[in-house]
This record gives sequence, structure tokens and C-alpha cells, in this order.
Amino acid sequence: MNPAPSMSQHDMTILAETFRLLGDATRLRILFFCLSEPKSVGHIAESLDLSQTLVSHHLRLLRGARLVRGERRSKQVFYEIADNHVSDMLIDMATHIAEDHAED
Amino acid sequence: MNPAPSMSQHDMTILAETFRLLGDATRLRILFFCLSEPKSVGHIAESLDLSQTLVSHHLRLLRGARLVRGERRSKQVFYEIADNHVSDMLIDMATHIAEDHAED
DNA sequence: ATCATATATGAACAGATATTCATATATGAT
DNA sequence: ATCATATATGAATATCTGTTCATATATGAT
Repeated sequence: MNPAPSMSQHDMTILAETFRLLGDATRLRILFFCLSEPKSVGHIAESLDLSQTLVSHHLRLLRGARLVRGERRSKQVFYEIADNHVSDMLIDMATHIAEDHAED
Repeated sequence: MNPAPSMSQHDMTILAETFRLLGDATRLRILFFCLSEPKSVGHIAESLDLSQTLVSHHLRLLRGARLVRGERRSKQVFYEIADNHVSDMLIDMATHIAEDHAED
């Protein structure tokens, strides 16, 4: 159905960096938690039982890679998935994992 | 188009582990190189300018996560992407990256 | 058997990274 | 101004990981 893609060295690096950031359980939890709607840092920390400091550190990395986007609303900052490509990626991968299990 | 997936803790761990393995440029190069057809270890090493030892180490990790599958043919071992889910994942992600760039 | 070729494995090490702790910055209320 | 709340940042550290080196295992040929 799909042709094999020919990737540039630059794209390969970008892709690896993206995967690397997704390859941490804590960051993945944060990302999936922010998938449906923007969540404040405090809400993320409390809901996922993580320290506020740790959440901020991870959000900084995710922000740097443009995987999430933060918006300040008075005292709080709400983070959401940066764009549809990222959310589609996450959903696609989750779907693949689920399907893999179904085959076992 | 897609609903947000509800993932179990176990699936989340599997997904993070998968992403973690994909999050290395050397392993990604190996995976994409094996995308079209099975390749021998030596061929991979030579084509990607990597030491045979390094390629074997990476292949072991990829094998352990069932991302690739190796088959011995006399003295050589040929590796290919384990199944369609994995190749689809790779192609999908590569497509997302390409599309992201197109938007800039 | 020995030899050459192909791949795998274990140890060691340098560099990266997730987490914690302490502290700084920002916003709004009093 | 001070105070409380919310978030961000820098340093320190313990753990992890990619790579190399040396070596082992496997297969086929002589």
C-alpha cells in the first residue's frame, strides 16, 4: 500500500530525536494525558503523581521538540499537543501496539 | 477521524520501550535499510559504515523487541522488519516527519 | 581435523539522561 | 510593597546506554 520512504540524513536525525523523546514512560504519560485537551502543569503533576519539577523538566524537552505547546492563562500554563501530526502519530502508534497484542 | 486511545499501563510501557529503541539514529538507519528486503549483517555494516560488532548489538536489541527478525542462510544471517505493523509504523512516522517539514 | 568467513557476546568506558533538591521567576491578591 | 500560588531553572547525582575491544560461536570448505 505504501512505498518505502527515502529519508534524508536530516529527517532521520529529526525522527530519531522525536522517537527518543517519546521513548520515556513519564513523557509518554504526559503526552497522552494532554491529548484530549490542554492541561495545566499542576493538573498533570497531580493526576500522574509526579513532582511539579519533573513535569516542568519534561515539558521543556517536549516543548523544545515542538511536540507540545504551552499557553499561559493568568497564573497557570496549559499544555496541549502541538499539532495534529503529533496527535496522529501518538494515536497511530497506540493503535499499532493494540493491534499487535490482538494478534498474539 | 480517530478516537483518543485509552491505553493500559502495560501497553504504555511497551510503547515507550518501542519508542526508546527507535530513538537512536543508528538503529533507525538499520531499520530503514532493512525495510525493503532482508539484509545480511555484513551488508548492513558495510552499507551504513558501521562496525559489525555494533550492528550485531543493535540487532540484538531490535530482535528482543520483535522489531526485526533474523533468518540464517548458511553462514550469513539476514534480518528483516518483523511484521507489517512495524514497517507501517516506520513509514507512517516518516510520512509525518515529511509532512511536518512541508508545512514550515 | 584446520582454516577462513560471518555473526554473536561479554566486559569496559565515556557520555547521556531522568530524577531530586534548592531556588528563581511570574502572576494575582491584599 | 508583601504574600501566596504556579511554573521554570540550574546543579548534582545515580542510572542508563551507545560504542569499542577482545573473544567466542557457527557454518562451510579444504
